[in-house]
Amino acid sequence: MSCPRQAGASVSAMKGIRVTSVAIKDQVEVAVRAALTQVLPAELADADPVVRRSDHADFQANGALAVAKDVGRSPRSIAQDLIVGLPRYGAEVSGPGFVNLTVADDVVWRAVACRATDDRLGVSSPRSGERVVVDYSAPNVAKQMHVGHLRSSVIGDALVRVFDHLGSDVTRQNHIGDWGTQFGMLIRYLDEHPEVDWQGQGVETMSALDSLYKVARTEFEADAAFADRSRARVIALQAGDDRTVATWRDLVAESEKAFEAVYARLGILLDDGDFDGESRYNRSLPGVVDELLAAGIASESDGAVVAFTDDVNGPDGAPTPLIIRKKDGGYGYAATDLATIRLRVDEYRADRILYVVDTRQALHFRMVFNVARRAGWLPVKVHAEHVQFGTVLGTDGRPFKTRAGKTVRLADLLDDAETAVRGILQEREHGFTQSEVDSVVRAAGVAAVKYADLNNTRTKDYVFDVDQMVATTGNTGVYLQYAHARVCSILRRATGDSAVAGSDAEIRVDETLPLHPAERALGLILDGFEQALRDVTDTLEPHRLCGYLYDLATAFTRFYDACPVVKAEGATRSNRLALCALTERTLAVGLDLLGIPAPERM
RNA sequence: GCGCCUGUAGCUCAGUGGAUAGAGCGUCUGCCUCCGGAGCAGAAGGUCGGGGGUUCGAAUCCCUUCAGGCGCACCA
Repeated sequence: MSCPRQAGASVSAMKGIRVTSVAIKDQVEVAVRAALTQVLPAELADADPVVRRSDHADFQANGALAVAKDVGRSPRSIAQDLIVGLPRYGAEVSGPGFVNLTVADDVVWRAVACRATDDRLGVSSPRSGERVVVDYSAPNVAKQMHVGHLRSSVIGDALVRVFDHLGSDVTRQNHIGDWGTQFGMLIRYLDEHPEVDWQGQGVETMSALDSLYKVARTEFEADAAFADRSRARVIALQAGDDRTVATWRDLVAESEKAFEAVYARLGILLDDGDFDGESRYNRSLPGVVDELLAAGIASESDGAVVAFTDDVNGPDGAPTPLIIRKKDGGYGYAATDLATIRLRVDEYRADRILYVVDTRQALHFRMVFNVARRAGWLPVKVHAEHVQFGTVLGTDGRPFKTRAGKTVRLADLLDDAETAVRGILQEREHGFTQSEVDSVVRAAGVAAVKYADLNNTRTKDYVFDVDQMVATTGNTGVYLQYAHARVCSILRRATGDSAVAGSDAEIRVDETLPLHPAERALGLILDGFEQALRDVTDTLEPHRLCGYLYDLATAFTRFYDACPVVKAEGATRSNRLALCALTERTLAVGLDLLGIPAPERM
């Protein structure tokens, strides 16, 4: 058996990057491109063959239609000539000049065999050599993670995983809010109320801190003297006063512990090595201001240091400034955002910086990137992108809040999803022990919440509807987990193994066997895995991968409905087992790249 | 006022120049001697917000208009 990747078949992909590919679609594209050069005059020979999946055949090539005008011939006659050069693809002209292409059965089987026996399922590393910094999650010290942190954490993590899988060198950065005037207030309050016991209470620590914050805030607003004492504490903190800094460190450490617990539960990769708090940039902020002033990019206005950007105006028609230093001398977050860009470009050597942040900050990032470009901190070859996402809404269509109008904690969201999953599980027959039930509930709860978030166009708002997201039918994370568990069940039955993952069940594919239509459909979808991952990095839309996995799961259910596996015999059986094994791994890897676990039983 | 995002089946949403616009939920009809029915096969349901334009071809690109959401000086 010869696999295209081992054989080194090379096709040119987008933007002139050379890649090797197992993908049937790439092979077809190479063939059509070659046929086109035979048909077209030399100056048009590199025309795009426009190869797409088709409802009328395995693929269709629309290139003849696209170039007809330039060649001065009818698209049909070009297509007629084109099919002469494509004898292996059962090429037929259809309609105004479409060329329908059918792949030979052995080509599909070979692709299945190559992927099933490859550690990476035939997925190449087209992004190797690229350095990507992803800024996401960004909770605030002394406050609990809430629904507002969900999308950034979940989307950012999925992007990190997919970029990494395609070969990018990814740096995760969790830009936590660990600095600012609110800490003076909080520290002062703790000073004055030594009786308050908040540390070392596990999950309760954060809720204790959260309410402390609110009490302190109330006092800050009501009591001018306390406000003054708090401001003194801010100055002490900035000056590095030992006792103040010690309390601040405690606050940060306890908060980070709590964040990590949430990440562990949600299956987010972020850990203690990824914290990149605002405090880290504190010392470089005066330099940011000085350089911008010296360069004439920033100027003083109403006592603040600001920079203006063309085309950004307020309601009164006056230009809107980016506020870099406030008139009280404090720094706005524009200053830290600018400082992070310098670090990420100069030290991390980023080629691409992704900010996974709420869509409401679009204007802010537009101005920050603009200023950074003008200051020379963000070279043109470095791409900085605001990966914006919409708001999580409640079932009333308003931004998601509790009935009392308070923000919803992330932990409560997961609890709700788990409760709903548990309810569904109770209604079904299953032979699970209590601890198995618990583990299924945890996996499915995470899948429900994360998949619901990832599975729609990123920039749109979406409604957080627990009943819909834990549904076991339709395009949900739970359904995909079930489909995966189902494949595992078939593999267990066939091989007699109790476990599926890591089993070395031999993959044997007889490429001479005829393909059942359901096998063909499944094989071709399996072949598109890498393309789905590329779609994610090209569009920064993880829902492309969700859609792919759902298509894969439905193709698989059709396949096993039509094609007996365990009961089949001989080569038919082993070929079908190879399809099952490849489907199992593709679903598991795909879900993992979304940050969703894939249990073998559920 | 300006800017950004969104408008596709009853509902929730895919579809960033190709043939008859697709899924799921819900509704209706079949299929359990069959590897887990959390399934499969089929039916019904659409002026792709409206109007112009570009193109051999537009849900997709451009212009315009309507509707909704969000943002536009010191909170991050």
